[in-house]
Amino acid sequence: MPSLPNTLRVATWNINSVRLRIDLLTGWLKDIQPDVVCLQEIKCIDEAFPREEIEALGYNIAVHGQKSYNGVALLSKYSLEDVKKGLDGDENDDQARYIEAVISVAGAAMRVASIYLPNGNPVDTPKYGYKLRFIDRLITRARELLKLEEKLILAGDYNVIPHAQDCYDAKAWANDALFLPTTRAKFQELMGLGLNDALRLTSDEAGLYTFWDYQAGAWPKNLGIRIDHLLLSPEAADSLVQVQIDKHMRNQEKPSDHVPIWADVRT
DNA sequence: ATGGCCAATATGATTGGA
Repeated sequence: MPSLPNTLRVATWNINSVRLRIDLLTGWLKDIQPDVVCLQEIKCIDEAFPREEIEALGYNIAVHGQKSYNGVALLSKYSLEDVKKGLDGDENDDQARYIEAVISVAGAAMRVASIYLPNGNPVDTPKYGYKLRFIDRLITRARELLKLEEKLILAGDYNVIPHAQDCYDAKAWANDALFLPTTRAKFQELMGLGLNDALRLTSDEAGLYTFWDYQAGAWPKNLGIRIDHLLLSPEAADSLVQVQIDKHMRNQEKPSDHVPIWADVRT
């Protein structure tokens, strides 16, 4: 079920080790046929990224890798231009959590970023401050990009539960870095620049999740949260066709704890 | 008894995830 002509299918997926799940990834690529894929938590350096298997399916690749942890990548059926790795604003930040590129399609272009926002737990450690500052740096970048008035998709694992309806039990998450009022306020500040949550442009349903913990039987009990988001500029939002969450991917053998979510956007 | 997992690492215990 590929996208229609003159549309781009843009997906994001926290794959939780691209090497371990390369067969799961290629099978999904063949099935869904996304034009652009934003990967997070690839957990390998650039040289260890399984390029050949993905290039064989017709994708160009841009990687911002890191040993063991983090790491983001962009896959695209079209050429990747103006690749930018990392966010400005903290020269001491050595974590690979951001990669951005322009997707060049005949007669059109779309800018896409793959983002792995810090988790931030425990909240009484420097990790939470790092998360909040990372969102500030993303806000700065988003403000610059929105000025261009282009089709823009900031996609990734935001580690933010935007609203109570995006989680199975708001009380259970009340004191967590993913759901604290301070976290959500900063996420809303980002959205307030003029970004649109693609899923919420198409549905106001509660219980639409993208992550289920490996622990405590979270998946069989459907105790999930929605933390993977596609944020669209007004130009991209105006061209949105549909959004899908590939929930079936959580049922695969050796799944990631996140599932892919994608949007079709007219070029 | 209120838990239960998983990935990477010069690996068999630790760190990080959410």
